[in-house]
Amino acid sequence: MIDLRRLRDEPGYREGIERKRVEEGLLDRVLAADEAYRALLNDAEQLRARQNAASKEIGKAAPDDRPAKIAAASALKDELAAKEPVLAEAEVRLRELALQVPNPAHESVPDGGEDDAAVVRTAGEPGAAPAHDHAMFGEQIGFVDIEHAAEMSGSRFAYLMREAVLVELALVQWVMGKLAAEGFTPVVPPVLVRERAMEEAGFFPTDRHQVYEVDGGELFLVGTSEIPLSGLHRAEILDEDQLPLRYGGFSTCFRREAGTYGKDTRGIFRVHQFDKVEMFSFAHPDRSWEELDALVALQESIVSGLGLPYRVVDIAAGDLGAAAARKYDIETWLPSEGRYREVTSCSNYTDYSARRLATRLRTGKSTELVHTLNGTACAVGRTLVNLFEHYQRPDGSFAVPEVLIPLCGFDRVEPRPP
RNA sequence: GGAGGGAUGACCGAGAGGCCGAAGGUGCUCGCCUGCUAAGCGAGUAGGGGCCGUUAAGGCUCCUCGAGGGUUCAAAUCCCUCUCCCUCCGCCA
Repeated sequence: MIDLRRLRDEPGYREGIERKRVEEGLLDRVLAADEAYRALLNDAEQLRARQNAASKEIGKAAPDDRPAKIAAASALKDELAAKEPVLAEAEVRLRELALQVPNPAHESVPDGGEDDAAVVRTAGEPGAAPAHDHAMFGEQIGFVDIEHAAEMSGSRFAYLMREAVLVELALVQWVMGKLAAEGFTPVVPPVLVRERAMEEAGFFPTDRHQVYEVDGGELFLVGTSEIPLSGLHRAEILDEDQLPLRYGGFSTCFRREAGTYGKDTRGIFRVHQFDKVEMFSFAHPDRSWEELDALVALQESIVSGLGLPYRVVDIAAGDLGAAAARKYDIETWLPSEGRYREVTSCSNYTDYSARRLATRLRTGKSTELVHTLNGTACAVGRTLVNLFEHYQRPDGSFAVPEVLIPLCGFDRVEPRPP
């Protein structure tokens, strides 16, 4: 949810929204609805003030005066009753329109859409394609079974098996350890949430079609632990000096992947269910851009710790989505495809989602909305895809990344006989 | 799944139709005082919206006592629905 006051007062705020390519005329309709609502609000409030005053007098009045005063208050009540539905309607209309407005892009974000992300930096050497792509390798060595998963659950599901499971556990533990060292509180959150949680986190109504519904629509499977993590300080006022409050959530994530038919059909690159360690930070509004840099730095240390060549890209305004004011993706070099593919994402939502969550901080004698940020620490599926390609050996074996060896307890996995 | 009890400000806790956005306490902030500490004394201390005001200090006003509806001139207080928490019984990884 955006700040309506800033929309009408600050030209720069409006420009940031327009750079996200919003529907023509939407902002003007929002402003008109806002103005209409405020006019009606003032009207109704004045009347309500008179009615309140009239009521109060009745309590103090002598018994003889009461009937007349009650009649007067009654009349005001009727008048108010006529105006209230109109006001309520205007409020609903304003809200519906306002919810469609995205968070303004930060001024330094590049213009454009999907293809206009700016490469911020590149690290590591892109290598040549391995003997097998991740999907074939995963199957051959017995780490991934897609065939039986398809029978059980349909396409885009997988059994992760054998040593790959231990590698996942090692990965998660290694990443969690890194986060804990940076002050993140480890969390295993609920993955089933109510509709309200989806709305407040900003996923509904826009992304509803991407989400699995459970229990007759009472509960929804989260596509990322960002959702339950964001609610950890719902309707709270935090102390300035406890920020940033950082959480590292580990959970399974569920995504319908609607509209991706035929895309990334190999292996476990894009599946309906995967595990992920997610970072979430409640930051001081004056320091959220530093926090974004800190989260990205952590992501880089994870990717580079695994020895993966990568680059950091600054997502263009038109591709940011509704909530992010700025977003960096880390893309790793996927040799079989000969290109960089997204493994992590990191966004500053500024106050956009905090406004709906009502998560604030105390600043002196008043309060302010916090800024929320979130970023992938480790999407296990995609990370394994990368490891399958970069750590397969010509003899068909798999070498465990250095940092994971102590946590796995083995350093290589032999190929399986055909 | 069955039977009860409850939800009030940062926290504890009163309040049972008008004088209640809310007693009292704890905590916190500021000031005073005792050579330090503890104690003591005084003052302050909910959030959100709108309007006025120099984007100030401040003022006016509306809303909020778990959420949403209702009754009433008037609701923290009465009625209905929902959510959550607790106790007991059953079941259970």
